[in-house]
Amino acid sequence: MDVRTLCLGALMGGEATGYEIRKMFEDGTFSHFQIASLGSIYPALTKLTQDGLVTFVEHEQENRPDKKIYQLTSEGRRTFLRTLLQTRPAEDRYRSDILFMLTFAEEMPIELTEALIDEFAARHELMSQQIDPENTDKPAHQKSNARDENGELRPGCCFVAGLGQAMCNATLKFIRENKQGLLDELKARKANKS
Amino acid sequence: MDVRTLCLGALMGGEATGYEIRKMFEDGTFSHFQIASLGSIYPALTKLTQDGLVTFVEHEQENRPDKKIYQLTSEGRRTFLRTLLQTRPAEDRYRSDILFMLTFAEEMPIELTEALIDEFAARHELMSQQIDPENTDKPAHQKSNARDENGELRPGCCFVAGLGQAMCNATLKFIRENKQGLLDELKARKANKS
DNA sequence: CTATTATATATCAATTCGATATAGTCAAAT
DNA sequence: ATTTGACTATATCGAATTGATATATAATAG
Repeated sequence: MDVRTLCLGALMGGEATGYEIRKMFEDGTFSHFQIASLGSIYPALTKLTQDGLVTFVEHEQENRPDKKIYQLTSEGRRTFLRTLLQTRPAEDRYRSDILFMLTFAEEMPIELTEALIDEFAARHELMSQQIDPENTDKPAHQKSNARDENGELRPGCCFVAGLGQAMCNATLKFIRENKQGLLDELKARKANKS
Repeated sequence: MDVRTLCLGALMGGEATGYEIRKMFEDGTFSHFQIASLGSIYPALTKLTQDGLVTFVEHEQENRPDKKIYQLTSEGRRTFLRTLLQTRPAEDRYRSDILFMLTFAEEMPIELTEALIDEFAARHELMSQQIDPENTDKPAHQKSNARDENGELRPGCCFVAGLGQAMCNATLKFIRENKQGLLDELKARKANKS
């Protein structure tokens, strides 16, 4: 799925600026399973405008750069729905420098191994909070695609959020149960060698 | 982490061809948490050769294209270990078209929703098998970085593989427990609307 | 008998990332 | 008192990466 399609999907929940779309992928509804950078979102919105799939209204702001608030056209909405029906989803891909590095735990000082595991856990703890669509700690201004017009949580979003949280919890549980064992084994190996 | 570093890491487990390195990321040891395509691996190996971090021996083969078997130089080994100590790991990123699409479950036919969930489950089932470093179903020729010179499973790899499997299992469990509930709710909503 | 899969390298256009520029507000730490 | 860093907001661009394609052959499956 290219960034253009992702932008259309982001706008299915209502109007938004390019900056807000990025936030949906950075912190918001889509944060744990899709990514898109500003450097790809802005050109995508420009292209979509040219193709008539979105329109924007420029809002002048005092003492601030202008805001362009984008919105789907009916053509854009149709295109997105058609894409949903026709696209074969690409393979999932998970990319983690930390896990890659941990693979080489034997070659690093034990403190680094422990620090990497702790950071991995901390990131997942944070993610678990961000995922929760019912979490009210989040700043109120944040756009959420998780609710429909009536303010009800959309079932698809609920399911996906629940899945994300289950993955986070499994990760955290595994670390709680296996971190010390790994560190002990690494220590034993080091002692053996010398 | 750029592809050059990933290649150095892949070669820490011993010599390999570019094709074999890709397999480590596609099917093998690193498959569930890193990716690299051939289009990036070959140029990376060329660059690493120029920089003196790897060397290769060309093996002529009958009726087959020549093989270039790459190997770390001591300089390459040192560089990789230094990188391990110095690199701040980038944020993890998980990318899933299926989860993105499922977010819009309300907008699609229920059969598609179900098919997407089933495919998601099937992929994770497969992944779970691929991850297991003790799985002996795998073709014997496949390079595995998971074992050291003595044929013992390396603790870092074990930990990372276990974590991957825990994530897969959590995913599969969540689907078993929540798939029907989602489908039922979607059906109820559709009935309500019409 | 044909299609697909696997081994193996290589190239390249299109896409995407990541960093940077611009520009102003606001809060917090020095 | 002021500088540093974080947040809102758009835009651009070089560099990295993907994904597709080309080349060549063997083996396996349908």
